[in-house]
Amino acid sequence: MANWLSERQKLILALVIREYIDSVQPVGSKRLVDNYSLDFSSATVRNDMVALTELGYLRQPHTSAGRVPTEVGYRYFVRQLMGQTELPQNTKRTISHQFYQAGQDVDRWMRLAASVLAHQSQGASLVTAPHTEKPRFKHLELIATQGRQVLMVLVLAGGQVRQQMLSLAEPASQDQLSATAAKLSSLGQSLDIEQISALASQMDVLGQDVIKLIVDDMRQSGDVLGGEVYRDGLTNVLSEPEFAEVDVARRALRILEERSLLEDLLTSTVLTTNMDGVQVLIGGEDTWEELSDCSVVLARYGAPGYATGALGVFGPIRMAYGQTISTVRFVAGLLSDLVVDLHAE
Amino acid sequence: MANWLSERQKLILALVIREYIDSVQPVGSKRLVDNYSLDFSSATVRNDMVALTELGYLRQPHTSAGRVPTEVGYRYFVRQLMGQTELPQNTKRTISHQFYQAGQDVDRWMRLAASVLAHQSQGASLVTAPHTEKPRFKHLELIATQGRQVLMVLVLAGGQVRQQMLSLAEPASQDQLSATAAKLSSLGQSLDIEQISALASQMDVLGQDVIKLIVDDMRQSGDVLGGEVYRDGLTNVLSEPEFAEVDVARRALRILEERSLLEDLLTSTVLTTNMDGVQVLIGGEDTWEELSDCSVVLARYGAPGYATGALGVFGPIRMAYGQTISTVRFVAGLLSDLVVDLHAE
DNA sequence: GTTAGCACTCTCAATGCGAGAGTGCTAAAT
DNA sequence: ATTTAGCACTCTCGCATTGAGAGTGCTAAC
Repeated sequence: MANWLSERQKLILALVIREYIDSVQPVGSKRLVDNYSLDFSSATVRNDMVALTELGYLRQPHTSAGRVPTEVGYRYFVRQLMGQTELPQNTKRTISHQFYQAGQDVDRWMRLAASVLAHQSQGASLVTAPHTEKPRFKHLELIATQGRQVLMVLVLAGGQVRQQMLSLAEPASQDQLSATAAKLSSLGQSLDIEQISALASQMDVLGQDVIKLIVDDMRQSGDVLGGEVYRDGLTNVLSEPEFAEVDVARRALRILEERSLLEDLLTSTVLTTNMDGVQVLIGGEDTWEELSDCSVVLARYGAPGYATGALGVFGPIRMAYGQTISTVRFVAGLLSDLVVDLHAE
Repeated sequence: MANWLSERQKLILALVIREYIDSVQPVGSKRLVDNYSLDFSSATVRNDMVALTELGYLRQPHTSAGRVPTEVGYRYFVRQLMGQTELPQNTKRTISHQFYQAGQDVDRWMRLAASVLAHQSQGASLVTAPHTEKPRFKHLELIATQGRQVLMVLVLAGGQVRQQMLSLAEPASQDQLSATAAKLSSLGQSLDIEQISALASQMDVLGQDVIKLIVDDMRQSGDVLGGEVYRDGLTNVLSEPEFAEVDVARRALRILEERSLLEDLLTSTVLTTNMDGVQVLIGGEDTWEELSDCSVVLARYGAPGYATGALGVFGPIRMAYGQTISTVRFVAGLLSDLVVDLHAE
């Protein structure tokens, strides 16, 4: 029963949201009729507004102010009312071109993705580097620095590179190190974590130490946030009027700055989102109370089974969802292409 | 003549600054005398304040409000009045301990340094990864991924690792790649950029392509911001009352977010600061107008000739300089020790 | 079901006022 | 010659009052 809105009521809800997003002020019946030259009167609109308010889609800040969309209202709008929007062709071309110019450099792609998202959505953006879901060993290098310090460089299938310092109990020559690295490199070809661990029995003390580190590193690279997190547009959110109060702004920035919160958010949504779908979290959705005044548009990208990452935009609830969602979808697509290219050319 | 302050005037200036830092309110003569139980009267203080105001060290927001330190006043205070302060012993121990636990992992050290700085100073912190001033080649690895894509891993003296993708004109086998890498690794041992470039004549086409990339990478690693920039405590600055207005806050955050500004700041100060000295930029110092309401405490760390980096704290002009400066100095020392350890154990 | 009309409510900006804090000056005190 | 007490003056800040304006909800007519 709660879902039974007349067509006119849907229209009014949509218009209220649209108008509110533009003006950032409670919108009244008269203004709505005037601005959109509707062919029914303000009184009619008022009647429908009462209904929408009772159903929880709208809210009035005080008696005799205009209406403001509630979180529920936004959700209904985004999921039922708002059609699929597409980025204009030439915007797409411009963006693609920028990525094309970045060559094959993952770091640059990530930075660019963050920048494009922030710019297009006027919000703050987040992009995680692609991580292999089931990391597989590819290549190992051990390089003696001074003394007993050894630099370990580990390459995983898909081209992720991880490095770590290793302190030996006994000094070892570069030849010994190279031999061990070569042995592991050939034995370990495309093995996963368990299989690499199993190799330990065939190795000497040095080899066993190294394997321990390798396993550690591979574990880490499996985490969503194992790699770097790229951010951009933090200052954008400060421009939004809803973050004018410092406390609110601080809360928002903390979300973006603290890794633990991010981790929560990304892992849980990344899991529930099917590839290709863009997930829209509006006002925390009862689960994330830290996000009460904010919305997040998230998507995964990558090639499932090989490597995936996540990207998203953070902004006030009053967000241009159409524009943002289509940008996120488009950029996710581009990044997926990159990952696929990198893996199987 | 402008520099001739009586001892009492110096005292009053120092106290005004101290009181203002605590209370964030213009400080009046009466309050000063009461709070610090001075043995001269408020009228005397007023007379001196007039002098200090005429000399440009103090300022009154409006007639009949208390006095507020000017940028010039802060500078005089920091450079002439404030003695060297030291972190308490047990704070030092705590911090050292944290670093000790981070092992030899450069990434963790950087993160920790940023975190400690932000926490101790209640400001935003910035740390750049150590970069070799005159990068020297150490080791090269070429790893075939699919198709004509090749992953190049370059290790520089001092343990910096850089990676890049390389698109070949012709497909090449892993054996060919390994041979080239091995040849370059042995020929190039600890050569600098020019010397590496000179090797091109002895190599085949593949080798020459690779050398081009190596040179690029080595150049980049020589930049101050060649590596990652670690930030922390962004939200701290939002807590400061001077950033209560959104515009001001946005300007401040932009400084921290934009790489170009950072680059300017770091390169120019890094060059003018002698190692070991902590540089304090108060309110932009006529050069950086973006910083007009902010202060920056900067230092270099590292082993000159090998690798150096920069670190700093960003906050409002009204900053606890003593505490911040000593923290920056201390952390810089710790990071220098790390770099030295890493290089010459 | 829709609309016009109207009384009512609530916010917001402007205004005025009084208290309080702090100053600058002058004249007396040390 | 410096320091201090005293005092008139200035300026901000918080508070209450007021009026305009926008918007509502209801009722009665279309």
